[in-house]
Amino acid sequence: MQKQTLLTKNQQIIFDLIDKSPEPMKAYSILFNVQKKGIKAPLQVYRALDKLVEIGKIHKIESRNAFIACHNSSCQVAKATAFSICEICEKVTEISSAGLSKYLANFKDKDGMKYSKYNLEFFGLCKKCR
Amino acid sequence: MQKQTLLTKNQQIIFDLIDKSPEPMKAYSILFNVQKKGIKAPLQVYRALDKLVEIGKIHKIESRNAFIACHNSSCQVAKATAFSICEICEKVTEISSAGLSKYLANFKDKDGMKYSKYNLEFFGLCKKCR
DNA sequence: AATTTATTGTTATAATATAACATTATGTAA
DNA sequence: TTACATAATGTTATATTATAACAATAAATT
Repeated sequence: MQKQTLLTKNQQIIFDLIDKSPEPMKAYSILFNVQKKGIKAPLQVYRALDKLVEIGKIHKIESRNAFIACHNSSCQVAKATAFSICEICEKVTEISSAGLSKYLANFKDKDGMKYSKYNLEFFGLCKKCR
Repeated sequence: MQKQTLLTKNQQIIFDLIDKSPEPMKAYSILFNVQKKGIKAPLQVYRALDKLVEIGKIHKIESRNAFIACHNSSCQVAKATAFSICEICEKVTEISSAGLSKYLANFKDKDGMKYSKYNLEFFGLCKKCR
């Protein structure tokens, strides 16, 4: 079996929903929204989410237990993600900054260790909420 | 009432436990460990954890739903945290790098927005696991 | 066609976290 | 020092997030 490029039915349904959403979606909210399409159980949602995260089509916002579609072609490979999160309206924006990703990918810890995989969440107030 | 500097009984019990632990601790593992000291309910644990996070004595490792004691005096104010996480043994190390924190505190997104609050988690293999 | 691998469906349950309410302790101010 | 306000605690119940285990189906590989 060659590496999956097309999404399966459940993955496609769930990706479409997340991709259309203006805000991060939580697993059980996703479940509620896809029940009419025949996806009835939490596990069906979590399995699709796991796969979509793995192939880089969506990202998990760890501090919110929620998922957003990737809008940055380079993360498909990198698993190196950065977001800004508004602490009032909870708006989440994926940050695509060559400078930032370069800095973080080249960062060395005290042992001289580098990390190609990371997740960064910035917190503050968005334009509207300031 | 002046700003709390000393920990309350429950906070102290739970902080001591986390501080002694060589690895991040999860809430229900904490609960199990402090039941002999009279802390019987999840909520008692979560309340102490919330407060300890708020005052910067511990940090939550978001990707693991676990808590570690702070070993970096500057985060008490900053809420600007960075960790490395070993994907095999799950060892977590808090990163204290003046360069990194300066870079992130000065980072500006596309709207020119700066963030004093952030959480960064690096993933890779620790020395032992490589 | 046989084999392997990925995906799906389903039920049950585990793990993580908060709501709501009553009580007790502690700090502040009249 | 009594009243008031605020913070912390105790308790029961419940909400939310996530996975285990097993059976069945579908798709790619040989």
